[in-house]
Amino acid sequence: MSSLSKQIEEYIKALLAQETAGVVEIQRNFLSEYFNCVPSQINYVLSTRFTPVQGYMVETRRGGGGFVRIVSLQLDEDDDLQDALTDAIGSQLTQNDCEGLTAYLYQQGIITQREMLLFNSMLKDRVLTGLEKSQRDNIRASMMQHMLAMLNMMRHT
Amino acid sequence: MSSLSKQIEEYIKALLAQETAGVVEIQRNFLSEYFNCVPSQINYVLSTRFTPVQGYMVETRRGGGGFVRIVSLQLDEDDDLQDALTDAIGSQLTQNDCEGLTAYLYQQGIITQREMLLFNSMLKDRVLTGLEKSQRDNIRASMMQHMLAMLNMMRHT
DNA sequence: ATGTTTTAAACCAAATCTGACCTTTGCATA
DNA sequence: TATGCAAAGGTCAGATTTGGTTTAAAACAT
Repeated sequence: MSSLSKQIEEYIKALLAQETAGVVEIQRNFLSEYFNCVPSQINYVLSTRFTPVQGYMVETRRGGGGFVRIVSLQLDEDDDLQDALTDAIGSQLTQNDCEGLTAYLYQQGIITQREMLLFNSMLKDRVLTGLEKSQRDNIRASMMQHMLAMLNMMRHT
Repeated sequence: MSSLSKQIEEYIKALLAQETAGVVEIQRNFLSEYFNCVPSQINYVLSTRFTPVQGYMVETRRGGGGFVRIVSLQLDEDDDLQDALTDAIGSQLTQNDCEGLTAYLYQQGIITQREMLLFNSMLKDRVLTGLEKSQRDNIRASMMQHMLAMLNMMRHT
């Protein structure tokens, strides 16, 4: 029994997959009517699943002709991963964001699917036992930052 | 005369046996109602009988559409991965021992060199910031156990 | 008798969903 | 031109729906 948020997420990602440019423009009210939910539900989905650390940017415009624009961010071959991602990661990384980040890295061809699954298996809340939430989010951020530094090094040598 | 925990264990294992994929998704509340017990009883069973060392992985999600997912790893006796999972890792793993373990896994062809380097970069003491030594060694052990469980699962699928 | 496993209960945390109220923008028209 | 209305979208707090953790007592085994 997939949740409404999950369905909306899938729907938007399907739209993005159709667009070669990696940009989708849509109306919030269209989505909320399509899924028969309150408009703020859409904001919830955008803010939990389409953040920079997960490889997305969201721009909006109010008023007549308003829209929600979702952009899938692309990483270049020669981009410095740390420059591109350290800010987005910050000093705290929740399990949810972390899984979004690994999915992004996989989708961008930076890590393999296997690596994504292995990282995810190590970084779950359930695995980081006996720690406060803020400690967990802290070391997740730290681990991903250092992992990216190592990836970067391997790319440039 | 068989204990409640035992019954719940058998029930879950029967569900798993029905699934060719070796994956079962179910709600904790469904189980606790079915067995007419408190919900935490389910957690007790999961944490005592469905651990990575015992050949299972458990994933959960809270909130609407939440679930408990139990994955059977189908371990074969007598292989290196299995040995590493059950013997080499205790409940504590120092940075040094951890690097020894990743080197061993690499030698045995279980992980790639790149994976070894990435894991090592994430699991250093200085990366696991703000924790007591025993906490660090603890979650390192937990992370490696879960990582190996995932490796094992991927091997069989 | 003692130690271990099991069970229950009270309390905690995370993810989702809703609704009331607010802000911005474009356009029509006084 | 000023201004008011309609048409977007935004924010936030609280309710709802799951699952998690801790602790103490009960049951069981040695």
